[in-house]
Amino acid sequence: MAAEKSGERTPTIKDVAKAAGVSQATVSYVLNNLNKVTPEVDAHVRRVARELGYSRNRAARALKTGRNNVIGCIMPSLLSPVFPEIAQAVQQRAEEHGFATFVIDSGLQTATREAEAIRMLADHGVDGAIAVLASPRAASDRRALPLVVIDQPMDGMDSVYADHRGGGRLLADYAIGLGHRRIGLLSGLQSLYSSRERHEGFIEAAQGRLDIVWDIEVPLVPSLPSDAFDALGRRDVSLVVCVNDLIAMTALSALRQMRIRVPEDMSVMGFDDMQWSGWPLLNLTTVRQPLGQLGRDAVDLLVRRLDAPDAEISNITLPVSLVERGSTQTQAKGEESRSA
Amino acid sequence: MAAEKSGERTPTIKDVAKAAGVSQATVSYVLNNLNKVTPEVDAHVRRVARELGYSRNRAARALKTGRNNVIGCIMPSLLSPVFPEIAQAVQQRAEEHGFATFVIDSGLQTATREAEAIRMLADHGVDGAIAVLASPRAASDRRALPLVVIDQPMDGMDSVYADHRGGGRLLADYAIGLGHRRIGLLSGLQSLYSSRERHEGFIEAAQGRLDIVWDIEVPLVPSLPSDAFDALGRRDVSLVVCVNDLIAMTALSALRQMRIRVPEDMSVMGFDDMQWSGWPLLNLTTVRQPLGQLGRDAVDLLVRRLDAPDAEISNITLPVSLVERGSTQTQAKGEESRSA
DNA sequence: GCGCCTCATTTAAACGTGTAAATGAAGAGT
DNA sequence: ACTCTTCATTTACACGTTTAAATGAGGCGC
Repeated sequence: MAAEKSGERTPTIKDVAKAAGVSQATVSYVLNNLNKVTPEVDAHVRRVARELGYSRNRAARALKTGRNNVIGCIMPSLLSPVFPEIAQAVQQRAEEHGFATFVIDSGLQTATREAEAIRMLADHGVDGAIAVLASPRAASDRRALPLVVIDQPMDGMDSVYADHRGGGRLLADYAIGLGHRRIGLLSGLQSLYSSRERHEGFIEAAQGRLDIVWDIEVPLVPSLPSDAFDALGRRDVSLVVCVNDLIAMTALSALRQMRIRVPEDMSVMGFDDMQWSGWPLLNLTTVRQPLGQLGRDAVDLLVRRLDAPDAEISNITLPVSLVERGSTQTQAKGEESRSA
Repeated sequence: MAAEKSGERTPTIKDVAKAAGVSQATVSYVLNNLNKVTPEVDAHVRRVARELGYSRNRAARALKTGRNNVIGCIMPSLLSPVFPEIAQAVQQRAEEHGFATFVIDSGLQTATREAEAIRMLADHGVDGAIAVLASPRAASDRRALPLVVIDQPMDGMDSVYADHRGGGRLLADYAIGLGHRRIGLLSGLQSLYSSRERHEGFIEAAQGRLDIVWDIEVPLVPSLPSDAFDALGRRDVSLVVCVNDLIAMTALSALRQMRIRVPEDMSVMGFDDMQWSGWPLLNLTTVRQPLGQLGRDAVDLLVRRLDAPDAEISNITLPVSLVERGSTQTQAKGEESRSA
């Protein structure tokens, strides 16, 4: 009757110790796999712990060890399909390392929002984080939260990113191979490293071999600005190169709206190879960057840094490849579109 | 020289207390806004804390209070566009309440994976969670992790969901209003409450007024099974009703592949109104469920439950509405498609 | 002028865990 | 038979916080 300390509380290590007739320390040793106890005692303790439904108190554990076994994953948006693909890979790999993953949507408003996300993660005791950042300076704010940056290099920090520049070159080479000459470019914000690199790689390889009729900077929002729309409507190019698949998608949308057929009237290329790009509705020729690999390598790097805070900084560059699909076709000589 | 206890550690409440010349308790009172100290001391302590760059240790706090100010958000997938929309709303609302959000991708393999996610969240000390669950029994596993379920009612649990059945009726009514008669149905897994309800609502309202020529169950994976593909190719219906926008998207893809024009040759309707459905490329007529509202209401419910664990259980049903877009058109009498 | 109440502040005891150091029993070597 | 080593187990303290209870300094009424 006297409901003492055993009132339907969740059991602590002390309860397990008492029930098993050993000390708290022994239970702790068993549960941390430190191989300090006799096999029989080990088995016994485990059994008792299971019977009581014991599970370690994360907070106490974190308090003592300074480790929470949680990592953060900061993404500029969950609404674009690209980032969830990375986030999913991060989560899976992290779980393999025994870490849970805390996904945060930093909301693509640069700088302060990102710094806030990092601070918030740090406050909540994550051990480290993986981030796709729009503003480099956000990272420097928080002291000593181990961070691995995805999609761009950053001084003093581990990073993993695709060979954006090489991808840009691939796009140009492929366009040339198909016989195109007059090209339209929908590039992303030049303040973003990845957009800039892709753009420069393309320009570099196109040099003297492709006419870039127009080159329009498109913001991150998923709708085409009117000047881009107008440019597409002029039909003065045979191929539109988009700096990412999301933009390519809006371009395809716009073209469809204007009843310009793809690829018969105009070819379209993207960059990323997000999962939907392969669907028949889009069927987009694009440069594939290994999104999953990006996430997995980032986790491996982060875990390594947690184990060895003073290890040398690594920057991993991953190769990209061209994926041929139905949104492009060859352009016979002399068949070039002209401006009206 | 003698690097004592002040070696470049992150400062604790003790450091702040010493620097401010007060006790730990006073600092704690100040930082928890308990109004127990004089304004001067209050200001002084805050200033010192800011100067030292002090931030509370989450683990210790959680250990003492049993609260972490973190909630979980379990989604079956981050790759489908619907769930990120909900997750984003959850996160924003949670932040307004002072909670951080821990998004977890439970990976749509039913049951065990979901139970694991819940257990994991509990282990990591979240205060509660919001979940879209495929398997109802996952919820009952974990004892006493406050849970708000989205998308379906569940006994003994707070929940928020759209009026799926009413939405199904809306679809039927609209189809009838457009003059369609011969209908194809792409329904979702009948094991899911939402799919089932939408399906039943549609059938109910279609009764005697629409001919359901075929009715095919499509799994969650984003590709159309071959029987569905074949059915579309038979062209024996004038309208295809899909149980969600993702399926509608695959249907649009398939139709395009078969050069069946939408809406001229066949109309298509969806359900959800995910963000992309409005884009010109899809331009999908659909039933809108208020995804953001779903998330926000769920958070409000969860916070209320945390404050008052014994409050009465609420089940909130949100209204849906039809959004007319370009994937549907009227069907003149006698113009019905026939089976070959 | 003395006791009493008020209220800002401090003292000190938890919270549940990890782990260094202490304990002590058993076996080996002389 | 006695000491020394080994090693499984326990004791006991620390982690950084919250918070109930103790402290003590003024201010007030008698």
